[in-house]
Amino acid sequence: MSRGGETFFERVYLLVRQVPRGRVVTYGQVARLLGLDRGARAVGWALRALDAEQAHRVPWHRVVGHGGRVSLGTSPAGLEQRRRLRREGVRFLDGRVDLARHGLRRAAR
DNA sequence: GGGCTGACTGACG
DNA sequence: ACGTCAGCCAGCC
Repeated sequence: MSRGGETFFERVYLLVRQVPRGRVVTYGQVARLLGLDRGARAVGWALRALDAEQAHRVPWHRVVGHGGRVSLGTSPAGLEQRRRLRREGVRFLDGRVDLARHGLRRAAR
């Protein structure tokens, strides 16, 4: 489905590109912002479809799972995601992003 | 149109 | 707190 002549995937990319450095959003949040309360899975699908070039302009690493969990886990991509987030000053609590500080609806200190 | 897949989620045990 | 199970969704056969 598409609105404004763009696919859901493209809308996901446009929204994720607006996530500022040091801030993160969850798949569910992205889906909700796009009008799909339960489209979190589709959001993950969209990010997975990113090719190298797109990944360069879309801050995919700022999208995490519910509760600040890194969905990619221990995979190479998962480790890189954590590395990038840390480099932006994102704090982790027991392996999970501290959403209280970096999540949506909350200004980072 | 029908079935499968996956960077998700919330509910259970 | 952790593993499983079952819905949910868009895109691709």
